[in-house]
Amino acid sequence: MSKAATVYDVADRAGVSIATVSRVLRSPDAVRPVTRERVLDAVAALGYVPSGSARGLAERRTGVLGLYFPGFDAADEAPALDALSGEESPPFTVVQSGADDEDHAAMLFLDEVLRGAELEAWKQGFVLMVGVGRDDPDRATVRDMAGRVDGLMVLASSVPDEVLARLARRIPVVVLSGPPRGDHYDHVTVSNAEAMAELTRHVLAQVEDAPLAFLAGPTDSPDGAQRWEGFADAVAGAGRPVEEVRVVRGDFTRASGRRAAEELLRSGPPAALIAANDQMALGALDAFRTAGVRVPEDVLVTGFDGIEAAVLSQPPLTTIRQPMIELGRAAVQVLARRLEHPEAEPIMARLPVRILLRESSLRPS
Amino acid sequence: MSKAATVYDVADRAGVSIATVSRVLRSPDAVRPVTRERVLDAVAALGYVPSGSARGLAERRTGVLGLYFPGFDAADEAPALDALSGEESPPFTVVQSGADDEDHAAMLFLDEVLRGAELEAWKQGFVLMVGVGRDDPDRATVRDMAGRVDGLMVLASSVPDEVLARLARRIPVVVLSGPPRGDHYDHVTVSNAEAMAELTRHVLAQVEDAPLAFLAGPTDSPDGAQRWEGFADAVAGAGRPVEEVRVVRGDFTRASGRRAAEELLRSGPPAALIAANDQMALGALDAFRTAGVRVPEDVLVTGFDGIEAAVLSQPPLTTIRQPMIELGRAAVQVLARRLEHPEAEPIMARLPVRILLRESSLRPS
DNA sequence: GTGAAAGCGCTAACAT
DNA sequence: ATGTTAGCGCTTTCAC
Repeated sequence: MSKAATVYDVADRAGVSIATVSRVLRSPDAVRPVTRERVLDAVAALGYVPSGSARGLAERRTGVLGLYFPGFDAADEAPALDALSGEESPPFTVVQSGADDEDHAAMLFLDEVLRGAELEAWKQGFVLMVGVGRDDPDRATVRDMAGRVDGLMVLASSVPDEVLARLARRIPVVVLSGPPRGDHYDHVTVSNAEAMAELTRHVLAQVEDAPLAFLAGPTDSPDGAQRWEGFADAVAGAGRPVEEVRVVRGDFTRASGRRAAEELLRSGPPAALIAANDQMALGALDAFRTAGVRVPEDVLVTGFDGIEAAVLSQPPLTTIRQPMIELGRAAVQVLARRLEHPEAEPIMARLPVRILLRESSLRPS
Repeated sequence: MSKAATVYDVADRAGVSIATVSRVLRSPDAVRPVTRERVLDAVAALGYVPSGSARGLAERRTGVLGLYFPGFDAADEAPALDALSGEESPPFTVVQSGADDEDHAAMLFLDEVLRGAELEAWKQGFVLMVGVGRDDPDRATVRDMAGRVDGLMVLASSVPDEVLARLARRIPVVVLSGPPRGDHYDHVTVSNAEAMAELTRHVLAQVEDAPLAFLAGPTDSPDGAQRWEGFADAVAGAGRPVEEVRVVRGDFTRASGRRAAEELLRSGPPAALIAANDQMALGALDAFRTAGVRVPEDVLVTGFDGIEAAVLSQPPLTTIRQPMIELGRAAVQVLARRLEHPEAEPIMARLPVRILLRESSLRPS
């Protein structure tokens, strides 16, 4: 790290001009083989690595795509670790079978999207810049990123409209997931409402006219709203008045689902309970089990998200799974396309989801 | 995206010099409130976002940390997806319970390290740049990254020594995982050998003098070598000649573990089989089950890595789990420290691992 | 408190 | 085929 060699150093050492050095690196064929060799030797000898900043400035593009998240769910739980504190810690600890720190970090929404994005970015010859912006009232992080990348992918609802609009004046922005966001940005999302409608129809076909309940999410969640809409559409489409559906509300947590289900039970169980997410559905499953209400014999239950715990529950939970890896990939594709055609119409990609029919929604015949 | 405003545009509009604009953004207090407001108004009106390239060039630092991996294991399996192909695809597909595309993407080594790194980078005020370099003979990707970041984290064995040395001349490099790599770079790794030794002692205590077998990895794997060493140390330490251990070799795959175990069985099962990774251990479990050899009654089996499948196997597999999230975090910490003290001694952090004792290595008493 | 001007390291015309 | 030179957009002395 003596002092980072520059084009000038290389040029000097090779006895050529800086333009030639640049050429050797960018279009090697435009330079005579002997010269080229001399330059490459100098490059190697000096350990020259071009400055991305300088290159980016001159070229007016960076080759970097940004992916911005509102924040890690798991972040706050992380232990305060200090790897540099010294040698005092033992090289290992022994954990007995069954201890609960055997747990594996669950693959979060974010991890999967990131993986998809990284994969596709690699294919398209971009590098990915990842930013997380918790506790960031003035959105400094995302603005900072916006200055460094050729295009930005932003997870829906992580950035207020005004900020988004501002960033979009500098670089292409694609919004990931969530409901449409005006039609100024490219948007990659999933068919949540449609899938919820289909799932609802699947349930309706089994319960016919028996009473229905919906376990809703917080009122301010756009996702929750979309899911309700899909549900309501299907109900109305089946010729049933939406008003007669019993709606209980939770906050997407398992505990809230349990409470909501208990409330439901006080006036007798419905024939089916459609929940706005898996966590709440699992909570409801808990409550039903405690109350001696059988699923799926007495009541059908469905969730939404396709989290891992939903496969392992008793009974396994029917749910809808978003294609998160594909979401990340698609976002990069959209961005790459936009960079090539800046003036094209806004793109609106809608990815199919998978409805996973499992025991919790299949009434035994 | 009309044309990305610059400092000049802002300065013009606010009726000040570009120096003042810069000041407002960097040290707001150094400028009179009225002036500051005028500038901020202009910034807002123009949607000005500073260019990271220009800033990085002038400042000689980028605020970005790089994380480089050799490649995604899962990458090649990914379907060729084209999100832009149009509306033809249905909004959802229905999957019956038990179909095997219910599967969840497993959390890979990489995903966890990435998560830890991202978390810590955020804490330290850095943004993370992620690069993957499959099929990259001339290591263009990593060099490219090196030019854009203030410091680089490189997964062991993903980059040849010469390239590493070259990058290290430009920016601080920290090597992640794997065996020590000379003492020129900072290095964050885990106590694999020690943990393997301890695990071996745990097994030895149960089998006493009965015959032992080791299921080794490919000869060229540094990780495999470290694990063998830890094992051999413990065996020698127990006063048993290492030569009498039966060594069979696999390539870290489940199938190779199965074959190796079958080979072992031809000359009678050992009292314990220590495998160099989980996959092979699981393969061995398969083979033993097929042959009617009971685990742990007849033979004890252990793995290494702590992959998820190891908890779910029958019986659950004793293994050693690396703290991957912490690895990522520690790497960032080391890098941050290095950036502050460029001349400090190389740092060598060794993270503790967790030995997960499960049924496969616990002889019923 | 503010402005003028000199870089930061590179690319890309334009000359030769 | 190679060199000269003018930016790219920003930060930072150094004057005023």
